[in-house]
Amino acid sequence: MSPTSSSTAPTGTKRERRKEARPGELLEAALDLFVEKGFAATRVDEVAARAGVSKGTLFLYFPSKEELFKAVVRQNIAGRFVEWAQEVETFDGSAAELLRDCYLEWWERVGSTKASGITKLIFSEGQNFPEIMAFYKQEVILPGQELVRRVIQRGIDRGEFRPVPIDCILHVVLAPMIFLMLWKHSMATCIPDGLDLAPEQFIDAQIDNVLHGLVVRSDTPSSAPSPSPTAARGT
Amino acid sequence: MSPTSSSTAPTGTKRERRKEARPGELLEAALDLFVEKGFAATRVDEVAARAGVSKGTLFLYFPSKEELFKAVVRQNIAGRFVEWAQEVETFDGSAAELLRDCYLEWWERVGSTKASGITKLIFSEGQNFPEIMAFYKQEVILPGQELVRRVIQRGIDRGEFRPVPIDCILHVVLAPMIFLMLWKHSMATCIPDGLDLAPEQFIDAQIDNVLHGLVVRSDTPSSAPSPSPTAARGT
Amino acid sequence: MSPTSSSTAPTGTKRERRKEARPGELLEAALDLFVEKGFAATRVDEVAARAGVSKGTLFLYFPSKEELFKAVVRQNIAGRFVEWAQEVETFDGSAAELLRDCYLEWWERVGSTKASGITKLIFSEGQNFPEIMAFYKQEVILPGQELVRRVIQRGIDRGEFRPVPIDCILHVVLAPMIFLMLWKHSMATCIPDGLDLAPEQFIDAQIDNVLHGLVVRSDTPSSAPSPSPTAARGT
Amino acid sequence: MSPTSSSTAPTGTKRERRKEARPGELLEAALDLFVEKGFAATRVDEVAARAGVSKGTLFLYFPSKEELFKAVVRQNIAGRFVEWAQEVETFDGSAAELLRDCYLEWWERVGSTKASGITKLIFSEGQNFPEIMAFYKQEVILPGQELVRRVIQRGIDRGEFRPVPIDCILHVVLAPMIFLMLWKHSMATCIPDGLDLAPEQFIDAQIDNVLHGLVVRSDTPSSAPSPSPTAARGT
DNA sequence: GATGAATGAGTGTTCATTCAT
DNA sequence: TATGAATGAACACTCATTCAT
Repeated sequence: MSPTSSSTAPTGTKRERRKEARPGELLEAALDLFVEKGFAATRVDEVAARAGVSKGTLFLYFPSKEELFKAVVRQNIAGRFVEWAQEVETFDGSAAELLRDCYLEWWERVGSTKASGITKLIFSEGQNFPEIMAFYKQEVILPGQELVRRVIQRGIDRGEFRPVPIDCILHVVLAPMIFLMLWKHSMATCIPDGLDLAPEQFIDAQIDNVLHGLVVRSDTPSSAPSPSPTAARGT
Repeated sequence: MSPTSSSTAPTGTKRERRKEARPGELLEAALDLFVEKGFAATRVDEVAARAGVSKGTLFLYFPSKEELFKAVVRQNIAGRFVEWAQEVETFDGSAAELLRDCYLEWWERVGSTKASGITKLIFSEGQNFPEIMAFYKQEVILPGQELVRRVIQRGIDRGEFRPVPIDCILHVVLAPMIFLMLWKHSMATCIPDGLDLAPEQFIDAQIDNVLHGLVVRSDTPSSAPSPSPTAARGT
Repeated sequence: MSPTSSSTAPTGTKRERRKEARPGELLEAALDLFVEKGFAATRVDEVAARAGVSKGTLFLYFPSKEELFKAVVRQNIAGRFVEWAQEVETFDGSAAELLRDCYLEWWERVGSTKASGITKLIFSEGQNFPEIMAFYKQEVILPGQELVRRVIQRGIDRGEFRPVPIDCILHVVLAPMIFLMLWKHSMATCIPDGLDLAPEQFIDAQIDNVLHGLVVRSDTPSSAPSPSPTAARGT
Repeated sequence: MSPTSSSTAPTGTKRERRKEARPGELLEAALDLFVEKGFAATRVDEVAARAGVSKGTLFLYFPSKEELFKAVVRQNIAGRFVEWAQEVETFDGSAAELLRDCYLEWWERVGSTKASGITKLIFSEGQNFPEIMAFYKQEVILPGQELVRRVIQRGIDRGEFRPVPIDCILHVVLAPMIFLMLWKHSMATCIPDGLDLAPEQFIDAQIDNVLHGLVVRSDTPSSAPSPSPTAARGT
């Protein structure tokens, strides 16, 4: 559609255009089904069918079910850390604002999307697929931890955060996000009552909690540092 | 056949006693394996073998693998909440101490035991068993929330906690515990590195976080309310 | 049927009796099909069907197609070297008679039976199944060479054979037998004309040839040593 | 499209010339691969790739993999027997020398070349292609036997060979050559040990064997007939 | 009741063959 | 003519479930 620089090459016939779209269509179908039914319970036939192709065609683009899954992870999570790292690097607000931003952006781009189902899947089935587990650790967990580590380190370096032992606080920071994803894709799918957890509020509460522990307090106890004094506990 | 020494027992011969014990042995074996490997990856042969019976015998007691799974979940969600509610009612320390106590007792009695595997099971495979999911909600989630609600309400009533909207804080309080169970039964089994989460420290950190947000502060910043000033954030 | 020593244990029900017969039936069906169609072209379903069981049952007794094949080789060839070695050890005629005996016995027990088809199969498909090739080399080729080596060594030790370098003559001795098996299972199956190779005559000719080269001649050229002076070239 | 320097050639442009060469290139590639891996294990993609065309193009020239196989065999069984028959006819040495010459020439022109792969192909896969088998018999086996028959007959007629029944000795003469081809293309590729068969020595040994049986002996045992008294059995 | 041999539908994956371009 | 994307029928192997004993 968008007339990019390739206007000189007319991009070819219907078939060719379909070919270029295939991986994307398959990836999308795979994401849907993996999230909906889990890795083991998802049949490659189904993925292919949902993408509108035959089973054989799927294996034309992805050499195995595991590789298909890895590609899904790459497209939806792992491949985006580079961009995120740059955003963190170029952020020019306070460390507290940055951390808050990370939480909210994460929720918008991952947590609230289908992609969050992948994490649930890893927690549920990762043990049975060691290679996938290793891949996920390498491509998602470690980069994610590294990203958070930098955010906190930045706060410490600038004197905005207390000099906490980072590795120790890492899980405290990440746990709520992970929990949210797990909750959303298990309990929440079966408990549509109002009793459920409201993600945005939960995140706000977590941000407050974490910043409470991290931010260097001025002498007056309840002063500025808490960026959104009314957000979490109130409302 | 051979009436061994146990013939004095009024329940009859060894075989008969074993017969009565069969379902329990099967459920225990199934629990272990479902927790360890998940529903799909657990083979009924294994369950039967671990219970010391043949595969055919298993199907004598449970009409299908699914029903076995349901039975496992049902049996292990005993109604311990009544007892716990009484303990909360009769506790005579401060609300902060009570909350801390709840966390620690919970870890000792549930989180660190095999029972936590049930939660993992529910989160991992519950999606495919709506009936189980509803059961779990009724028997575990609601009572658990009610218990926490009372603890917080008590703090508010006594002026020890700030008058937060309880439903909103509920998940913030419970999330870490659930997270801990899931982590323990998935990631932790695959990431033996030093990078791992130390449960006790994690709990301490969570307690601190929660109390920070809940406890009414006296004028002097670092006074009594924070129960373990060195535990969590300190090195 | 045959009332062996097991008459004390009635050998059980029909089902049990069938169970004991299963491996043998499967092995026989497998031998037939492997020889007839080759390893790759033989479908496990077919083997099972010919043995009168379902595909699943086959995998109850043999963990994979390759293992099934190995079992066939063991039963029909590899497992019989021990017996053959003993026969060689206890033979009390001349070395020439022993060698002749080996040829003839081999033809009767292997060469003329279905088992010889296995060798053809190995030559045809061995390259594509390295594990099978290695197995065959270890379990058949090496023991077979060892057996022949002993026969020749015995002749040399007793002064009946010339002191030839054994390894060098080994192939000359074995080649005709291998050739015969290959021929029988390829050309011969398609050329039923009278023009075909007559195995017994061919073997006689080979024996003569080999002995001509091996046997120590007395001074008179055409004396006793050649055990069947009329067999090969005559008739 | 671009008419390169070859436009002077009357056969047309480069493309056209390549077009005409296509079937040949495909057959050559197919020969290599069929010999190396067998019929079933050779994938048509590979054949096409090695011939430098796409898979679709292959099916433009050969309607199926089976037909490709047949074409490979047909093309490579050139009628060289006419030429050889003349050479035999015009040879003017002794019959023994002629026979020896035949062996050595055969090894040089066929046995040691790629052509021997055809025989391997026929023996390995011929069973499944009766039509090919008949073709091979007619075009190769019968002419080959005829050639050998003449050589022996010549020896008998001249009083150099004993009056053996020719048909009976035919296979004894041919077997080693066939065996050598099969061995070279199957075992030899998998048994790189020193234990392997040395073709030249093997041929020498065979020549000796055959001549031992055929040549009319003069009174002195170790006279001329045995052409290479040290080659085969000697160290 | 207890067994475990037998089953067969279902899985991921391959590859000769087709056909729109 | 040539392409290579797409197909779908196989295949080896698994495992919950059945049932004769």
